[in-house]
Amino acid sequence: MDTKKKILEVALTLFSEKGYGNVYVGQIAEGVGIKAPSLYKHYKSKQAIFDAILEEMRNRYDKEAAHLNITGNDFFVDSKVYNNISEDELVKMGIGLFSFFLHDEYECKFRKMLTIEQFSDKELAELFSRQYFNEPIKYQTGLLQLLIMQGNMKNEDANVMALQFFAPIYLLMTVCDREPQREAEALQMLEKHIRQFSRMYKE
Amino acid sequence: MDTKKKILEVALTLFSEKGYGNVYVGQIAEGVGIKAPSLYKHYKSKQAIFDAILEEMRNRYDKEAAHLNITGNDFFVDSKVYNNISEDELVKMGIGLFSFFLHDEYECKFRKMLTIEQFSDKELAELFSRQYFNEPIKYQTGLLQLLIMQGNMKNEDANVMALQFFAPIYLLMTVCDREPQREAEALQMLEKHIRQFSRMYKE
DNA sequence: CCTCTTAGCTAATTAAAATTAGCCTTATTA
DNA sequence: TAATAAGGCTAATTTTAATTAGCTAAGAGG
Repeated sequence: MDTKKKILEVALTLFSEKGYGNVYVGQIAEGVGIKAPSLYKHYKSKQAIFDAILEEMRNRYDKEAAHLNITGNDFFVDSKVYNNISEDELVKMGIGLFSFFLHDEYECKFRKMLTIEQFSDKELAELFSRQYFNEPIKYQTGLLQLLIMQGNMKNEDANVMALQFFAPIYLLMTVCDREPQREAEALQMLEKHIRQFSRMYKE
Repeated sequence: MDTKKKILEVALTLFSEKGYGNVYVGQIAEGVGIKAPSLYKHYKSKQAIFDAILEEMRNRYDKEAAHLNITGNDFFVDSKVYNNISEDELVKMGIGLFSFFLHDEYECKFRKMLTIEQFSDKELAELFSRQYFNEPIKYQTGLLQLLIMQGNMKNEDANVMALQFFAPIYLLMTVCDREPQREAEALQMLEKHIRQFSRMYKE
């Protein structure tokens, strides 16, 4: 019973490291601790395993999007939190965001797999953009709009501010995805970025 | 003679769309207009084709890095250009940078292929980081330092400013790489970003 | 305790792709 | 002008990976 889940887990790990086309069912089986033919007791093909992973991604996304989370939309909950937020708090929040993106095991594998497969499937491309552009930008924009309305930030285009806040976080994350040893360096830059952002835009 | 080059060209195109593991030598041959076995008159294996592409990338990089170009280091040439640069000029430059990255055929395929293969090879990871992080940031940092020294920009950390200038360009580019129909939207945001950046940091 | 299902295995089988063999034409050149 | 090399082809061959067949042990439930 557990095997069925374990297969998805192992497969996602492998797909996120090498990409679908470079992973063999034998490797998945080995990771699970069974032989390749036994996989077929659980999924009817390699493609079906991939599809199940995607399906799981969509479910998870829908579930989490409904709740509060990084890409969520709870402007109102958060607005209280960020009302009169200090620079240090902003730093803590940015680093939290970054660290979650970078270290959450599922998030991380999911992102790497999408990175690899994004050009081969339109749906994956859209999923990627939604998760790492549309939603974060939408969310941050809402937040910044509130901060502006509350007089905490200069009255500039909140959408552009969101882009300027988020893009460096994203870029540093991609660096760490491919060169994990650069995390310390990235964190340093990240902190400087947020402090400078805060200083420049604070009213 | 020409065939040998054409093979690399076709292979790079295919690798950048599907990734090495999902491309078959027959497809490469078809693109070139010959049959698969004829490929072996030019390269001893599929892997050798991939390696030749990498080799070409390195050569090109070394050649271009020596000269002036996007990721180059000619602070001094450019400093004259940017001395007392207007906001409009900055916009034109940013959009030029973005458009080059996005539309230059070789640049574009190269980037997509690296995007797909970056996690499977340390060398590729480093190449990617160098090309799309280290070098642009280093270059922009130098430029901004000059602008600061010349009193055109506020005296903030130039390295962070470079990150804040470049990261949105990069992020928007990745969006267009996977969803080319969003280019107009991206260009709009890009222009707003640069104008706002310019306004915030200008002395 | 019998039987049926589940989930594993080994040993095929199939399918697909990479690569090799070996032939043919053209073009160069000694 | 004969020899040779380059570069193409078709027809194998090899390799590799996915999938199927069919056996078996374990355990659930009547």
